[in-house]
Amino acid sequence: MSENSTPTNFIRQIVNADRASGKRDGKVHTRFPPEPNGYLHLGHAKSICLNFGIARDFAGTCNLRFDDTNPSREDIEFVEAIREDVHWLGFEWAEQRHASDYFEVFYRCALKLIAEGKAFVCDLSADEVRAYRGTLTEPGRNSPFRDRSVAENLDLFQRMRAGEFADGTRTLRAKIDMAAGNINLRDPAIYRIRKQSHQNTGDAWPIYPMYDYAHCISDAIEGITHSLCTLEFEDHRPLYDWCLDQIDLPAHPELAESVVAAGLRYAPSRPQQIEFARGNLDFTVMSKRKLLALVQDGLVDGWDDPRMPTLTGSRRRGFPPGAIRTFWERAGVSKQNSVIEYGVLENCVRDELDASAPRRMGVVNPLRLVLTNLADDHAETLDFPNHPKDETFGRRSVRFSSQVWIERDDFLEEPVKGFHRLVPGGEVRLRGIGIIRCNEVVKSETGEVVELRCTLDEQTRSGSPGADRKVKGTIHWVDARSAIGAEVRLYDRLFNVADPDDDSDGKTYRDHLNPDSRRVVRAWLEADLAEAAAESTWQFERLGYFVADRHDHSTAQPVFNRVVTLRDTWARAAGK
RNA sequence: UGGGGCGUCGCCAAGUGGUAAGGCACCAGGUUUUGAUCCUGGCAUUCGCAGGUUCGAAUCCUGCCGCCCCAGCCA
Repeated sequence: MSENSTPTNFIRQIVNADRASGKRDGKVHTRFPPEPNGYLHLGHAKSICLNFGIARDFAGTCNLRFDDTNPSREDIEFVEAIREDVHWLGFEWAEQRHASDYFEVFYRCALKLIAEGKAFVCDLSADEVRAYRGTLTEPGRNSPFRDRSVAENLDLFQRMRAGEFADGTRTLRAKIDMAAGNINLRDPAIYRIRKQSHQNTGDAWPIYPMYDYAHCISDAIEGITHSLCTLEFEDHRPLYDWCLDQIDLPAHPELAESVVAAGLRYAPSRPQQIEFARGNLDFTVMSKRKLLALVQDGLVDGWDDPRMPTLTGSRRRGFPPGAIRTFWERAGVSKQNSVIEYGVLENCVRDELDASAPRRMGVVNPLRLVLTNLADDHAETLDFPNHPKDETFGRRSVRFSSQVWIERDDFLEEPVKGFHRLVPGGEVRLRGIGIIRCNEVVKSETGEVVELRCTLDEQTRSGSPGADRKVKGTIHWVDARSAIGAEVRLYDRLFNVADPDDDSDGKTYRDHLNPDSRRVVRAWLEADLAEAAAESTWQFERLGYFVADRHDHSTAQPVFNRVVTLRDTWARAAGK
């Protein structure tokens, strides 16, 4: 991390070179093109950060484009969710577009291809097309309809558009090369008949364009200069280029009249597709199919379950959007398939929250502790800083009395080596109070420790000269008389194996769900936390970062989610 | 004898013929009223393997090996 924290990667190098050479007038326009058929997840965030980040850093713009060319699997409900997620991540698009805004352009371009003998209407069924396509090692055969006349193709295609034919009976195919080693070039379908109403265009179209055909034209229409996508589209690039070269949108303004008429800015480009590796995280599944199954089968509590890798889940979990941006910046961009350690994400979250979260104390697994040398009714109000390193966070009043709750884990009747906390007869510092000694361990009839009776060494009270007396440990606490009860959800990773997608041993991701990924407990917290704003994040000292649940938290019923624990070298050393 | 990619430290990732950046993790110290944070130091004689070219190679050439993607009228 030198002075220059701006990341460098092969895509930025290409963009830099293009600007230096004056290619496309040095302009940089990117786009994030989600299909509105599901919720955005951490993997999408990589693409969002990349596309918006490059536009921002090279004085360009980035569009949000909904790739809605398949009405049978898309839904308007996802559009708003995607918009919200992108905004939450911290990005603002120059323009919002839909591929469906360009349906008329796609149609005219198809007519042009047909007129030039570069596309034909094929009557083969899906099964027949598959049979004619050949295999990975054998070339395909020409469709018997490949040599139809231009006039016949034009007539047929116009009738397809008019809705004269049934679903699946015909397709419009690009005429390229059935013997190509690249299967995408074996006369790929560019239009199919699908009499289904579309979320934006209603029943205006009985035919819909295929991705390869629509995506490149959409990019050109929007003046996109660098079209960034993932590795699996690498062998689609020849088709991307083929379509663009045959159509040559910039030279044929008449093809885009509908876009101009609709009042959309139109400055066509000849974009360049560049592929990068998608981002994977260990201990998580990222495929839409599996995420959907987790939700539908009730394995999690919805798309925004705090354990889900969706952006809405990350948000509810309390991950700051800036941490997700930092995470993808640290991960980098390359063409190597890779899996990033989940810990990297957690550390980005910790880094950001350490600086931004005010401190409070809370006890999640309470044990009563009585200070026997204070009067029963002893009560005082102390003044604590809200942040140990940043006084702009201000200070707060903290109530203290002769009875407090401490963490059960901070007491061990039979101490183990290296344990710095409270033990019978031992001393420990009560954070912000002073040093206490444990004189008596009260147990229930079943032998459970129910109360600790201690004495506070008044000489060591915070602020007094004796306060600097050294003692091995410091523990947090909450005043038992003024604490509020709250529901605290302790989240942990959803899967307990690094690669839940690996089913080579016969087990599936479902067999690797972490049974302890969500533990709900009753906790005692400093009273003012009841007033915490929804989504506000706090550090509960020595425990971790917690966020007031976006939906369930209220003053009357406080609910906090654990975002992530603090780094805990003791737990690690103790083998927890 | 199908096509397209990729192989640099545990995980990411720079490097584009001149003698292996950086981050995360990890280890060792220091500070600390959070076993947190913070600070300091350590951490690839070596770049999938084998040859070759060169004064000099992770970078060029040849041959192997390994991994990923592609046969939707999905995106």
